[in-house]
Amino acid sequence: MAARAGTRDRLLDAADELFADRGFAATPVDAVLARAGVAPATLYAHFGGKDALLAATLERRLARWETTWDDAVAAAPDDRARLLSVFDALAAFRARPAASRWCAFLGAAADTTTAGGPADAALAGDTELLRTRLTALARPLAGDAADELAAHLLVVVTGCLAMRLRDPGTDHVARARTTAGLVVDHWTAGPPRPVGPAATG
Amino acid sequence: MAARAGTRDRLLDAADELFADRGFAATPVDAVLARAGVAPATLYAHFGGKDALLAATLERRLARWETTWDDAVAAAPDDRARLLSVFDALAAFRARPAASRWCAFLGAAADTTTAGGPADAALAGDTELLRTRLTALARPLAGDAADELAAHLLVVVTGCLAMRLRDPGTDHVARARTTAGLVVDHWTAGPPRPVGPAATG
DNA sequence: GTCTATACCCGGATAGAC
DNA sequence: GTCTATCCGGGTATAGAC
Repeated sequence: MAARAGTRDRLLDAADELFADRGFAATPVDAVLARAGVAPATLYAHFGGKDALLAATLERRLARWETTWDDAVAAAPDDRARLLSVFDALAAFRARPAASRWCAFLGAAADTTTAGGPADAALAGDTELLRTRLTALARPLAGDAADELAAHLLVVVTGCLAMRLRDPGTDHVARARTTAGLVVDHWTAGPPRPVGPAATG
Repeated sequence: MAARAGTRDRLLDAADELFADRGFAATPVDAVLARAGVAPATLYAHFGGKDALLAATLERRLARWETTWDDAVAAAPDDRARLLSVFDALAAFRARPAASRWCAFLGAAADTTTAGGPADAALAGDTELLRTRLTALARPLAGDAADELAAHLLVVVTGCLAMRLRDPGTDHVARARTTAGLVVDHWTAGPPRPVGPAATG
């Protein structure tokens, strides 16, 4: 919205793109500085350090992800489509310029060393958002089983994200959406029940 | 099998456990040396460096994972259970002493910086094993659609693994298995078809 | 083959001027 | 608020003796 991006925003942009693309640990601060065209001391004046910079980028990213998902929900015609619109949001979010290699939140948590760090908190926020909202959207379809349906969908969504590590080239959203549709229909059709035998005697 | 573990094996064990638990980048070579009770030069004499050590651990881990899966398949009573036995194998593999934080192959690829490194190769091997075997096991159930069914199951399996980052405490195998069962039954019941409307106009 | 000791580099963070 | 120059720790890898 500002006429031109300030120093802080340039740092945030640079860090967000590099961390999401190459990973947090693999990205030296120098690379962020070079991309932002900023001196080292300036970074440490605005943010406390590399960790705090990561926290700031993830916080902003989570807010943008939520907005993207908002739009997808609003565009969906019915309850079922609204619940599955998370995949539309996924596709839209990935189409943005600052696309991450797979998932910025999972990625940050994966290469963070210290438990309880900013990456863990950000991933917890992302997970909370997914769980809460999927549950709310599942309510009209599954009633009391909404949280269970949401939990199952979360596995599929997470799988869709992590598949990008296995197959960077191909798109997995459509496939994941098909599976998610099966899950939704199963929980919508009747009361939740186990599927088939528990397997392996 | 040896009367007592040699130096090389101790290094391999230590590296495997630490890399899988804390991640590759977050684990200093010193930590591996300390755990193995070995001097730095010895490590570089046996393996070329840290990268090669990672490659060796992942190679061994992949072989062990394959064996674990073999056993699970052998224990399954019918075609459907054999296809879903990958989840039994997952649970069994995770119950081992040297359990990884989430998935050693995905994790190594996630925090690797250079493309085409040993981590990428190992993850490619893991993915190939999963895809090939799931396809083969799906053949009796889905026929020509076996590869498509396997692709869908791979998303669920990968999601089950990545969920450990979101919820380190809880166990997601049972839930993922339920979803996988839905997918299998869908492809087994009839010819593959899209589920529900494509959504969002 | 394995050890001790050390070289070397890279990365995060800071001092102090403007 | 931003810059230049620099410090300092830690991490990978090696030299050379045993």
